[in-house]
Amino acid sequence: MPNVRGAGTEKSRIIIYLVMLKISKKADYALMALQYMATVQYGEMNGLSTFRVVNTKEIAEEHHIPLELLAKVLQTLAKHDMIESQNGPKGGYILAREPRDISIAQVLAAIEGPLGIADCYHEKDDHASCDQMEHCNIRTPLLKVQESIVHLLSSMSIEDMMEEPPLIIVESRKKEGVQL
Amino acid sequence: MPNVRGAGTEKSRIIIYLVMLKISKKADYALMALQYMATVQYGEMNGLSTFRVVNTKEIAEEHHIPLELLAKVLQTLAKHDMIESQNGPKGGYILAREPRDISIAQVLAAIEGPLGIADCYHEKDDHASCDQMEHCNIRTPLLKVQESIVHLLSSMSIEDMMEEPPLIIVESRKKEGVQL
DNA sequence: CCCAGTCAAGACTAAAATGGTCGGAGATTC
DNA sequence: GAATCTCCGACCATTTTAGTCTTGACTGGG
Repeated sequence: MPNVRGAGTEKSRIIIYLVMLKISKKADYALMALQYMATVQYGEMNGLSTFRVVNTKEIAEEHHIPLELLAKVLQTLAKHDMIESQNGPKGGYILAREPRDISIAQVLAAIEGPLGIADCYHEKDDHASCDQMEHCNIRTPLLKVQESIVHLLSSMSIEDMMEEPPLIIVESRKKEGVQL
Repeated sequence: MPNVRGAGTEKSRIIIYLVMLKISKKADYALMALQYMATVQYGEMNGLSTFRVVNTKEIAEEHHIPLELLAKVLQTLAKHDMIESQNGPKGGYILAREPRDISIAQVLAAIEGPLGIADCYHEKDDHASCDQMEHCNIRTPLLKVQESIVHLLSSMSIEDMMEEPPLIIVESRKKEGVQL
């Protein structure tokens, strides 16, 4: 982390309490749902697999999230072949693959769509659309950032979210803050 | 990166052309402006410093961005002591510190505000507001992600954006895409 | 002094993204 | 085969973002 010593001494030492990456509710819900499905379908109790189909309602109630919205999220996930739907009574969803084979990056991409770090990135051929191209020297380093983030998110899977979290860490971090 | 082999063979091998981190236009403009100011004020030509005050209009025209919006962005940066304003004719802005002492994280924080990765994060005491707290096992691993991203953005500065970019890389990356 | 050029600050509008809702269509079980 | 439970896809409302406009204050030069 860079040693920040600005002109102002006290004013420029900005401390912020958690910053930046904004994840949409939908993506958030998607990850919650997948994590829940994973623990149910790949966990075990007393040596017995706890596998069963889970439906939208169950997940929604368990996590206190709006049923219909979650439904839409799950639909999207199904369309992207991350989960498989099963219709009718006793129906619901099951994971389409093992938790370790579903990366967080994939989930976010499925929900949020292929968004570039800046708008002019995800258009394949439409270079002309970005009339700042010539002067935007920013792009390359930001690309580096994006690359790192994508790599990070790609290397983390639903499996990594299955362990019980030590909630205390969240709390202490909160108070601690992050120095930029 | 995880080896993704889904149930479907061809369909589930999603290739996306750059994903995820969404930066707002304003933040984008801020970085452009700072990068431009840095090259002007800390660059040199034939051994001579090219230092001079630059104004909003110049930056806006150079990068083809709306003048008024950029003005507002620069005001914000000034308010956060990243640049210093100079009023009157021949006025404009100068960087308040060296480019290496302005991290990308700081810039984003100044523009976007202290946004947490999920909404329930940036409220210090209002725990009750997130009624999903008990079940949101997602949090901890996402926090890890966020931490890494913040660290990454904190370790990169305006100075890192000053070199001329090999644009060809951007192009090839575009076609290549990123495998999740 | 007066004027042109600059930043500062706010209200305002338009468009897009997001969050959330509704009434079906299709399966499964009894 | 009908009731019921599920997914599905179009729809609306709210919020956020991008961008515009107006007014005012400050500075330096003619």
